[in-house]
Amino acid sequence: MNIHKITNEALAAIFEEMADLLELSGENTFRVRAYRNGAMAIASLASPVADMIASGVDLSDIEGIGSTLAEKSKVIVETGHLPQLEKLRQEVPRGLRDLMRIPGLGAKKAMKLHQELGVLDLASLRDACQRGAVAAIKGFGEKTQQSILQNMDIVEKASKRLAIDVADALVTRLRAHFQECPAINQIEFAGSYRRCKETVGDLDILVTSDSPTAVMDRFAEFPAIQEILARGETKMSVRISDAFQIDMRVVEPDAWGAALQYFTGSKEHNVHVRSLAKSKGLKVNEYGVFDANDESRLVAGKTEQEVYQVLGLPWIPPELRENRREFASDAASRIAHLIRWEDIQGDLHMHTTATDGENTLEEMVQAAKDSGLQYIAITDHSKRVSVARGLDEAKLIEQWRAIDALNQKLAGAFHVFKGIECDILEEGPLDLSDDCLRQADWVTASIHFGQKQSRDQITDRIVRAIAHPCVHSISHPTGRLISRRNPYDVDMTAVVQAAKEYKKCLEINANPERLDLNDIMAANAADAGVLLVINTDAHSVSHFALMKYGVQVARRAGLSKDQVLNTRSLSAFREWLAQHTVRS
DNA sequence: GCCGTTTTCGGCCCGACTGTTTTCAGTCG
Repeated sequence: MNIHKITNEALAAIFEEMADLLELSGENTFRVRAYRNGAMAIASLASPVADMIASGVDLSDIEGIGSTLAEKSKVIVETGHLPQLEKLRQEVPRGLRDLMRIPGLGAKKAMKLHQELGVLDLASLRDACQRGAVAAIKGFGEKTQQSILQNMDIVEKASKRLAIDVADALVTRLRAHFQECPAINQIEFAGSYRRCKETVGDLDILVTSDSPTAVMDRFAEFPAIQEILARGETKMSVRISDAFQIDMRVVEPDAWGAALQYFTGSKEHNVHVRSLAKSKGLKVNEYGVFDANDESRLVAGKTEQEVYQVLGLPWIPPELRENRREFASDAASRIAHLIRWEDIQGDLHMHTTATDGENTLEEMVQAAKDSGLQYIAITDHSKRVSVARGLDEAKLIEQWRAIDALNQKLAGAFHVFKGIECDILEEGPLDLSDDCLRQADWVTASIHFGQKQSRDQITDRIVRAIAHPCVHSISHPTGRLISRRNPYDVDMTAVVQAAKEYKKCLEINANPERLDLNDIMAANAADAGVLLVINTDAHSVSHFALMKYGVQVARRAGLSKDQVLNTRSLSAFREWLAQHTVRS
């Protein structure tokens, strides 16, 4: 059997395209949804479908994948393409998919534009609008035509999602803006922001107020607003610079919990919640939980806790609401033990002015103490990373002497471990001698160069580093920079297996540009029994605050504090080091 | 196309808003 090394992302994209093309051709919406669900299910799998098929796993055991999609996946993996998709592509112009990305245009309207006007893509749609041809079609009008023309310009920018820290800054500005509005009783930011996704596509503001009009008037005064997209009795949508959308809903206090639950999502989580309610003779909407037989009877709605409770569920932290494992039988205990920011006791990856950091050793130590940590490891770059003025053996040992002296002064109240972020060279070996590495307290290894190498080469380099007796951990194991650089092509299953075998840690890098391992990979590693470590990779004293984003990833992965090394107390961490360090 | 402690057939989450309509379809989240 010939197995194509197709990635899960590519496979999911094929099913996503199938869904779009089926929807355009007017196919049953449930069938369309089944393809979208299938794409979602595959995108959130931990191991590559190609590998699963090769090892005989029955894909239809995966929720959302039935016999049909399992068979199609197999065909794609074995042949590299899908006949049904090729056929659909010939029937439906591919450019119509772009039309569906224009706000206000869906499959039905896109197909109508094609049938009535011969529109094939964005360019021919623009032409048709400028001729005034669109306004003349039944069901369309002057306003629709105008909005299409306006929104077309947004399509290119609209794919931009805000990084979580940028979204955080926007939320802070909005909170300050609404502070001036006495009409607001409660306010919360829901959606993917509340679920702590690594990027945020829009913001959802939820408010209770006796005067919705006053709240919306205040919202309309937010300086960054470029356009008010819609405004009704209880709902308002605006667009701010860079085509970013903010939605606001005003709800009754008695519906606060139900609304918060509803607008936090995810969509897939809510679909599950509602169908669960239905099976219990209840009906859930954003106004509350109701008796399905007597819809005037409100069963719950004031708090999220009671909404989940009447459905027989524990309160599910927003980070877990992705319809992955939050409904499983062990969910309650997983939720009870979910890691929290305050569980973090140490930070084992950071830089100083010795290489590319902005602050001195002493400044970093003071800031770490101020942020409540018990210990840190200083891990400057090794010599190969010359752009960051990486340290050679002599300079590193000089730094370690300084750390020894500093620890004397700290007198046990706080401890600085002598570490290094040792580069994994292009050819495979580590950048520093074993003699030198053996003198370190903590060695984390990472790739900076040769990121374009083949999957086998990259995987081999990382696995070799894991097997090296002096290495404790691998930092930013995929090398991705969110929205800027793809992860390198690495077989994460092999990396996880090696980490398990050699009892080494894998990092969740808390820098919001990196956040790797991501939630799915971290969950997979932890399931395999690999210990994770959450580090800020701080390059300045202000970066200790980034730890929160790393913890968010860990929470989305469903990790408990036991599964993260640096939740341990100083003495427990020392004990771990003693058991996992080779000195001779 | 998926799914199943009443089901292998017949369901599939639910409501707000807009633009185009005279009562609703399409889109969105």
